[in-house]
Amino acid sequence: MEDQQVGPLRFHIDFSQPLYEQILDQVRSAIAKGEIGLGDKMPSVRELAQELRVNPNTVMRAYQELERDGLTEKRRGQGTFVTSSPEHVRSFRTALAAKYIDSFMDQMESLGLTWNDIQSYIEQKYDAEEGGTTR
Amino acid sequence: MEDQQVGPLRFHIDFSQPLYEQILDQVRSAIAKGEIGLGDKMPSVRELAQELRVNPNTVMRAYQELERDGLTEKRRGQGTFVTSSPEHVRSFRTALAAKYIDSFMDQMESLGLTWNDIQSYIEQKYDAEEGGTTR
DNA sequence: TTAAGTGTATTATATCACTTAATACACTTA
DNA sequence: TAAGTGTATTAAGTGATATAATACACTTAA
Repeated sequence: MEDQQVGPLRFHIDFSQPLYEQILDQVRSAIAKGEIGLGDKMPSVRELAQELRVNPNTVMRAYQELERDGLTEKRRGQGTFVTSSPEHVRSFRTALAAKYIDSFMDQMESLGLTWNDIQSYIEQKYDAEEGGTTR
Repeated sequence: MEDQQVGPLRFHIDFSQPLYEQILDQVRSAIAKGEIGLGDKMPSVRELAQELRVNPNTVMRAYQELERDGLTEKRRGQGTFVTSSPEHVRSFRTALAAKYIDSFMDQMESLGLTWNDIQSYIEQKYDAEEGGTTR
């Protein structure tokens, strides 16, 4: 429903999915797209919780998953920081993309759709803007 | 975990997702792919529940959604039947595919991946068998 | 008419994921 | 020392999911 800006991070939180999952996805996206830079400080757990009007434990859960992903590093007493390693971001992005793509191809297969069917649909709907999904 | 055959229908039920959702998806798939024919009789609620060792209410929930989708028709006292209308199947398949594709493209966009990135991955992984996802 | 097999509805119960709340602790920096 | 970090714990509430037990209306075939 609402859009929120917290430092360099933008959030769209609703009730369609678990809150921690939305936070997780949207921070991942910001890191993957470079909207927040390598090594940058993230909002503190308490600050983000307050901004998003969500329980600190819910933010914690998202932050812990981000660290397991290798996308962030935590320093006790200092805060949470985006990883400084471009390789970590790249490899995570690749792995997640592969997971999404495989799962998507399974869905298509279950409907009996071929790769050509998919291409036709995409070309109609998205390729009006010369073949990129970004911008 | 287990594979089960109930008439013309195959099922793989586990605990990764809600049971009614798995039943729903797998029946949808069977109809979309023609594994069960137009107008064919579906297993009764009680029979399928017993075969899958699941509560009848759980099967009911899946069957009700199938009818809302226009994929099945119910006849009181007789049973549940696959729709006899190929158009119903086609239009449902198209609508669901569009939903899946749009959601997938959103995921890709959130990772900053372009359509070309996706194509490269697919060609590597799936196009060893001349461009189709089915067989 | 009867019995068996359909879908359907209701009520109760249980479990689990998710979320909030309140509180406390260890660590770092100014 | 004080303020700001991440972290851990315990308690509670809600909603989705699933089971269980019953009952009802309808259709078909014996």
